This record gives sequence, C-alpha cells and structure tokens, in this order.
Amino acid sequence: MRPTAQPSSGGAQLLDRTVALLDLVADGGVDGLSLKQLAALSGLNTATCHRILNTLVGHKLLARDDKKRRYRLGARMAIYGVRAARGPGIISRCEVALTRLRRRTGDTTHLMARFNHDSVCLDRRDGECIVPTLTGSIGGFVPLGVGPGSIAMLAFLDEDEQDYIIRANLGRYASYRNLTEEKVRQLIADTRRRGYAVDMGGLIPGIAGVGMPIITPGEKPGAALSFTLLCAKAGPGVIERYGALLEEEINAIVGQ
Amino acid sequence: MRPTAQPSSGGAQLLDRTVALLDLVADGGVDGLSLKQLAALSGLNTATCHRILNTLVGHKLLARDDKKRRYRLGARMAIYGVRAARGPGIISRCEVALTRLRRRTGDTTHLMARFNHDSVCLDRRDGECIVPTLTGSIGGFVPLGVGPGSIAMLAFLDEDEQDYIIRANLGRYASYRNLTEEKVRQLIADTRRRGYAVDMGGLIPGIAGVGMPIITPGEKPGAALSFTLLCAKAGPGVIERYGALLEEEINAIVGQ
DNA sequence: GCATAAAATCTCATATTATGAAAAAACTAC
DNA sequence: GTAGTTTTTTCATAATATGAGATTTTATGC
Repeated sequence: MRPTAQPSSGGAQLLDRTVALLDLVADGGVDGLSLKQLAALSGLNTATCHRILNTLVGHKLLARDDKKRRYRLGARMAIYGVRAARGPGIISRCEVALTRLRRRTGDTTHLMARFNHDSVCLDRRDGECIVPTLTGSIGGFVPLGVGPGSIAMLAFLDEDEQDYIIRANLGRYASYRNLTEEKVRQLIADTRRRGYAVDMGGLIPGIAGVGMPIITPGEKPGAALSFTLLCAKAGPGVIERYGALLEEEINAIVGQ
Repeated sequence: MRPTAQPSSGGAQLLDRTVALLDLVADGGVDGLSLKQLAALSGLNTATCHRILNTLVGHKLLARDDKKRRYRLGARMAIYGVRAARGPGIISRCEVALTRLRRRTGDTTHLMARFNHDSVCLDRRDGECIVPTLTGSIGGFVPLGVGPGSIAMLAFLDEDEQDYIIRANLGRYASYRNLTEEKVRQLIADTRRRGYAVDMGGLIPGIAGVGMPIITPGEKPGAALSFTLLCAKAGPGVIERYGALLEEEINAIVGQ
C-alpha cells in the first residue's frame, strides 16, 4: 500500500479523501481499480468510498468500466489535463527549454514531475536516434530514485522525505536491474555533490542519462529536466556539457 | 456567466461545488481567476469559495500566483491529465485513428471533446502543409457550434440541450466571421442530414473542415474527429471521401 | 507618504452534510 | 442452484461545512 495525498491542515476531510482516491486511481494503471481495492488502499469505509467515487464518476472526473466495475480517470480529467498544460504551468514553462536542449544535442529530452512516490513524464522530445527510455511515452512513470530525472528530484528533498520515499519504494527497485537502497543513496550523494544526476548504463544497458531538478527558491523540487542518450556518445566532457546545458536552461526557467 | 457542472443527484454538495470551481478555473484562461471572480461566477459565498480553493491549492490541483492572487490549474492536474491520456480513455482509443487519417490524406486531423459549452482539442496530427486552425494547439477551444468537429457534436445532442448551449454561446459567435444563431442552426440541420459536418471557408478564409461525432450507443456525443484542409484541395468528391474515412474510423472506435 | 477602498482571510455558532455499520442487492463461481 | 464475494442502499448519529461578519492584507487615489 502506498499512502498518498497528505491531509490539508484544517477541515476539509471530504476533499482530502477525494484527492486521495483520485491519486490512487491515477496510480492504478490502465486496468483501473475496483471499489474493494480502492477502499483497502485508501483505508476508507467501503460506503464512503463508493459514495465519493460515484459522485466523481457523475462528474466524469472518473470513469467506470461497467463491465468490470473498475474505476479509472475520466474524460473531464483529460480535458483539465490539456488545459493545465496550456496555462503558465510547468509544462509551458519548460516547452522551449525542452525543444532547445533537444536541438542543441540531438538527444531525447524529458520533463519529469514528482507525483507521490513516482516520477512522471510530463513532456518529451525524441532525439535523432530512438533510444529506449524507462518511462516510455508521456504519462509514463518510474519510482522516485530510478533514473536521472527521478534521482535529481529525490536528491534535493529533505532527508526525512527521502527516507520515507525510499522506504516506500523499496519493493519496487529490484525490478530495475537489481537497484538497491544502497545504490540509490549513493546516487543521491553523488547528485548532491555534482548538482545533477548521471546514469551510465546502470538502468538500461548502453543508455546513459543526465538529469537536473528545477528548484524554485523556497520550494521542494517538483520537476526535473533530463537527457537520455547512448553511452557510446557520452565521451569525455559530454556529460559535463549536458549538465551545463541543463543548468543554463533551468536557471532561465526559474529566473522568469 | 456560464453555468457549468450540474449537481450530482444526492448529497455531495461540497464535491459538486468543488467541480464547479475546477471547471471555472479550467475555463478561466491562462491568466487565472481571482477569488472574487470565482465567487461571482459560481454564486458561492466568498468564504466557502476561499476554503475550497485553498484546499485545492494545498493539493496542487490548483495553483495560485502569489503575485496577482489568481487561481489556475495546478501541477497535479497536469499529471492526472497525462495519466488520463494513457488509460483506455478517448485519447488512447483515437490515437491510431488520428494518425491513420492523417497519413491517408496528408491533412491535419483533430480529436475534439465536448466540455461544458465548448469544444476542446484533446489531440491532433499536423498535416503536410501548415494550416491555421481555430483551436491552435492541444488544449485550445472554441464555443460549441464553431468549427466542424464542434458542430458535429452539437448536432447530435437533444434539441433542448442544443438550444441551451446555443443560447449560452450567443455572445461568442460574432467573433467568428459574424457567425449567427441562424447559421449555426442551419449547419446543425445540414450535419444531421449528411451525418458529418462540413465547413468551406466559412470560418477561416480558404480553410475547409470536415467533422464527425464519436457516438457510443446510448450516450450523448462527447467527442469528434475532424479534418482541416485547404479549400483549394477540396475538389469534387474529396469532402465525401473524407466523410467516409471518418465514418470508417469512428465505426472501428465505437465497435471495439 | 498617507488615507481610503477593495479584496482576501479568519472566526465561530449553527445547521446541514458526510459518515459508516448493517442490511439488501447484484454479481461470480462452482 | 447455491455459497461466497463484491457492490449498493439505508439511516440514525456525529462530525463537518457553512456563511455572516470581523479582521487583516493589498490596491488605489491624492
């Protein structure tokens, strides 16, 4: 079980519960989740769950497969999503940077965002040669701690939060080429020292990555930009250059 | 003022109000809306509004520009959006169709969805030659009744709902080359007869469009596929061919 | 720079609303 | 057909949201 949205200080219990359920459904994958699963995952009473979920279905924030009676994100969510992407949010703010990084290097670039214990791909530009990536397409995700963009965000959280997230994700690391807690902690240390995260074929053989968090002063890192390239291309100085490019773009984004 | 989400039958007032506010913010454009505006638009008490909005900001479903104190859609919404796009929702279901229509014609294709009184662009494939479109990029929108995809959806709603939407949008039509209620009603009639909507340079000079709604049996049309092409390319039989292509793809989508 | 207006935020007694245990209904599997 | 599981509905009760008004903060005019 992965606990999700933290309660908002005062009062609004129903909304907190609603967001927690939305999070669970969003995390639930393409097959959706049943009422029973959602009740178990959220710890809510089945009736309460049922009531909230059905209201959300009524508003099309969620959809229910009538056949299998499973809940998944609904059409209105997709619309909110494209709207959110248009506004002055993180996606718009990084659009130019992403394209420019792609153009200046020829490599695949990603915009990742922190979402609970995961790192979600919000946007990407494909490089000249098709490289396999951990997240696949937009919307894909990996546990926080896996991959350069993901490590980059994790590395600049408070230690308490890092510990909490690493512990929550422990069971999931092994499926990434036997990643371990120790390796993740080592990567965090390296990343903090260097300012950006580097992976040299550690996750996908022959594929390297460089990632740097986008940190608005006074806030926790919520997003990161990253490169994915062939290890073969990562000769001497290349990683450093890519780190410098990321820094340049991120400074511009944060500065505006 | 545009009324938005209808209340869900029983009970959940807070959630209804919350969704109404989310809708208003989603419609609010890139500059966002102030508390006062949202209170006025929603008809809610200022304090109630404030409480709900701030809870949503706490959950990052909304964001607030601290400078101008305006509310807009937040980062979590963007994440829900990309997740919703991945699942077995309308975007995924139309992905192949959109690409194939683009490939078979060389023209720009759109997936539009109904959202309150608007038609929102959920996805698109750019054609060989860049044509100006009403909605611009993904997330862009037009009033229901403007544009072929938009007319296509409107045409197959109940008459009551059509009237309601047309009346709500009256003030917005004039900015589209002096579109009028009469013209919209005429287009609806044509579309119902033909099965798909056609526009021949009526909205953007020299630009034609063909649109057809995606109708799941027993449901109201919620989405549409459409083409945008140069009028010059729309010689005899072309529009009919495009209509047939749309029908073919939509049958496949609905059938699955 | 100060005064005035306007908007946003906070407080709290009250009534409305959400809650969840339990019962009923609808599926599933055998 | 029956037993077991999951979903849906019910309803008395407790808990929560509500909104008028007070207070603070921000914007505007002079």
